[in-house]
Amino acid sequence: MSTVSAPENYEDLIRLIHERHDEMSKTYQRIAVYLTQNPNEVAVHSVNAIAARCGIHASSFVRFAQSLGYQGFKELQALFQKRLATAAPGFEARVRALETELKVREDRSEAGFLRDLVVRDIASLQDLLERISPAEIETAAEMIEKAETVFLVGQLRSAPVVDLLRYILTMLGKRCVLLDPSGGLATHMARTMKASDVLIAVSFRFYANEVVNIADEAGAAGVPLVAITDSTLSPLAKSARVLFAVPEHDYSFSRSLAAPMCLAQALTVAVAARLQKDGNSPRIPTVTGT
Amino acid sequence: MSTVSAPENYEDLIRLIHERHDEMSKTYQRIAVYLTQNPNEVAVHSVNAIAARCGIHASSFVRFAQSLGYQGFKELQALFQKRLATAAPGFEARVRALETELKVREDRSEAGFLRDLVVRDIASLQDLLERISPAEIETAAEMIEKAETVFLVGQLRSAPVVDLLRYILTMLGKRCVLLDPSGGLATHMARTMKASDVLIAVSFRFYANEVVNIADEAGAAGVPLVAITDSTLSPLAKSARVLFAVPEHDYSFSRSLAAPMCLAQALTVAVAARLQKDGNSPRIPTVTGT
DNA sequence: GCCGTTTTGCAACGATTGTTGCGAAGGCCG
DNA sequence: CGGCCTTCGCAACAATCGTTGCAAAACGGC
Repeated sequence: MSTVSAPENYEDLIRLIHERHDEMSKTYQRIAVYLTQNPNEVAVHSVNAIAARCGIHASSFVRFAQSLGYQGFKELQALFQKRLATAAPGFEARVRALETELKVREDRSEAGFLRDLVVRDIASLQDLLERISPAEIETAAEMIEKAETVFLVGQLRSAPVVDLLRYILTMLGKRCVLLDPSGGLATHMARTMKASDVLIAVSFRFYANEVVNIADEAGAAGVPLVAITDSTLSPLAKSARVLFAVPEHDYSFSRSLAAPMCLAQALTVAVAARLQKDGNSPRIPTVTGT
Repeated sequence: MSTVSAPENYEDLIRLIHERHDEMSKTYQRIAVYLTQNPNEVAVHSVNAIAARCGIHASSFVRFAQSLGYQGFKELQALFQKRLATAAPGFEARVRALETELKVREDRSEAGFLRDLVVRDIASLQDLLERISPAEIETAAEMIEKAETVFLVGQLRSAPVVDLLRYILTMLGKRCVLLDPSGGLATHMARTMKASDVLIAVSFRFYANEVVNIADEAGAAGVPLVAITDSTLSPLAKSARVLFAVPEHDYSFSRSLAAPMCLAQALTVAVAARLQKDGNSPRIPTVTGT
């Protein structure tokens, strides 16, 4: 390691970390990511605390700092601390804004849509928490766990939700079949469902015909149905064994998917817990992203 | 000193210090002034360092804290640290704050995973708000608006995000091509991209090879790239014209998609606003769900 | 599949930090 | 002016923290 380096300010340090990132070892890369992503935590806590939080030994942090030209981790940490103390002029104001609990501000047009969307999504999530009972999740999870095959339907705006469900459930070792409209076979594939399977249908206004039909047929055929929709008055309601009515909040032209996505994850976590408890699944409990 | 006090958050502490200020001894008053006027320094440095800077012995600081009901100075300092951690990019502390804020009952096992997931998602969203600047969104939106065709890549866990993007952008009248791995043609289709198009790549650890390769090739071929990923250290970073680094936070085996999904929506809203302003799109501005 | 290299975790060391007992300095009232 | 009480600094203690040497493990090349 060329000891000529050792940046003396935060920005240069971050830049150096980015440069060297690719040629670092796996653990060092994780450290690099943590440092860049949690600069405040780094400034405030001790090496041991930080290391424990990433599941890496403290000594690796020290060596990481040394490989960058510092004498120890303390020296590197000092840069993070100086950054906080010397933070931009807007910083103190932001702190105070948060302290006074003022989440929504006036910068409507300037700060742009993002703030509005975030606020909306948060509201959706809080709403979700109040409307969904753990018992329902447990019931649905049990159905999914016991199912031979999990069938999934959801079109257009609901597609991302079923996509996520399919991904995680598959990783958990459940057999999943996506009733994809693009092949044109969805309805016919749906007719192959049996009572020992389970159907998860996701649909919001205006409820896609195909999804509603599949749900109805499933109900008639005795296939258990878990429905994620927007109202207890939804056309999915009558056939559903478990019905999740998640709140819907519009913003300009699109609706929030935060609540249904979160609910979907909650479902998968519940299923995973059951699988693990029953020792049914020898699969890795850690699903990795992409 | 009534030991019934000992505030548990920064604001209450400052309030208490102000209340007691007048009846304090001279040195304690100087301490009080320093603490309230240099909260950042207090959070970062050691007692000795702080004490030295005011010309007061460290033990006085300890006793000061004890007179307020704490066991030692460390305990008081922790409040200053939490304040910094919750003020700026800092996820962990925010989760802790939210957990107590969202009136967490004992129902750990009962209320189940849902509450934890909601808390995590909300924290992710708040984090998102602080990390993404409106300017970046505008830049990306402009790229998307001007693009002849929008190409989309994202696999596994990222698939829901690109799914959503494809859906809304298509509804807005943009021509979208999804580089879907299931056909096996993704890489080859990617080679048909031109500089007048735009590529939106979504990928998180561990970055799928195919996505990274496509992004790299696009960068080399001069195709503008908008990347949604988890770190500025991501392999997508070097080719990206706009890079959205949204934080990633684990919960048991799955990571939150709340932030990327919200960001995706924000992007589409920004694009929609541009299309409408320029009168480029005669399409209905109201996308309906399903 | 083996061996040399790198990488990583563990344990012990030294250094630093936070805390406390004690005594001196300073202020207040008699 | 003197005695008592509060207040403060010093120095020693215990705990924690950062660092490093060493050995095991993982990795890569042959």
